[in-house]
Amino acid sequence: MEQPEAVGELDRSVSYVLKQVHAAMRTAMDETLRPLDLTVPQYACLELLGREPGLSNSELARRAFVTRQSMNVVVHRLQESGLLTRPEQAAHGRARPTELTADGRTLLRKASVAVRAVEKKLFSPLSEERQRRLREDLAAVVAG
Amino acid sequence: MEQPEAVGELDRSVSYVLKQVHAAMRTAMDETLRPLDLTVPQYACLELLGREPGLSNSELARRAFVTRQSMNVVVHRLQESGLLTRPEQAAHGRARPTELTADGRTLLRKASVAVRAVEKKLFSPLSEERQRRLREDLAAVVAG
DNA sequence: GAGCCTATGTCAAACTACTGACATGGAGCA
DNA sequence: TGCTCCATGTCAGTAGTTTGACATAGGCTC
Repeated sequence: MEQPEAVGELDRSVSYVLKQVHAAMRTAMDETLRPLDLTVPQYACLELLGREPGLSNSELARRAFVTRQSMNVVVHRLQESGLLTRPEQAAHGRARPTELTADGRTLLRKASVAVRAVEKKLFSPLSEERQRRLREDLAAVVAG
Repeated sequence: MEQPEAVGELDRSVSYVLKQVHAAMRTAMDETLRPLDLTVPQYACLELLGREPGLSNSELARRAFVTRQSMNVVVHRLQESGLLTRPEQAAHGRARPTELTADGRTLLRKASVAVRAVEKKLFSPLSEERQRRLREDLAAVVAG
């Protein structure tokens, strides 16, 4: 059981290696964000709002790859913590544009720096050029 | 809200694109395996045992990137379905080597073909050469 | 305007996965 | 032998996520 990989050719499967990297990233981000009292979905929500203020709950959910129901919980908790605000009533349709508070922006800045560091460390085995290539290749898959 | 990506430079983050691909893969695999009455973790378990029979529950958990407790549930359900077997008592330590039954191997073959097709389709925007490169790059990240 | 469709927000229930905890079996060492 | 340490298996409790369902708001066509 202590042999490296035996005959299994799991390393030949892109999916498996991708899942492996994803798991490593998730774990690293979890540990980094815990001191800031943030979960990964919460951070994702803040990051999205930082980049594009006024997103609705459903839109946030789509971009964070979770259901609106899940994102709804995240948003409510962040709102209770005073990190973001939503108007009581929607101006136009039902969608209520969400925005960061000053506290939210401050925390996001800290979290963003920490996450960027994690990302940098995780992908450090790859040169800048290969990282760019990796990003492009993955983007091509998404586009397809 | 219908503009492509606005000023957000999310596409510049490897993590985000990686998560995006991972989500797409997960969804596609889910849909593909549902007709076979398999969840992704269940399939992962079968695939691992197909490649390396006799793995213990804890070992399966590690390789599928879940806790032993979670894998325990998966294994028990697959055992109830008659897809795999575990000895009642461990021969040596506490670890009980798990193996596929004939039914398990049959189902795995079907599932494996289906999953491979999904994978092939998902990564089809990339040439064979770029897929190999992508695999190598991701593997390098894992090794680090 | 009436009717239909879509999107959003929200509630409830089910499921999944995790954390924490404990007992057991074996290896290593004094 | 006796002790410690580690890994495995398992039970219980908790948290997060999803599925399913429903009401509402607006766009669309007729």
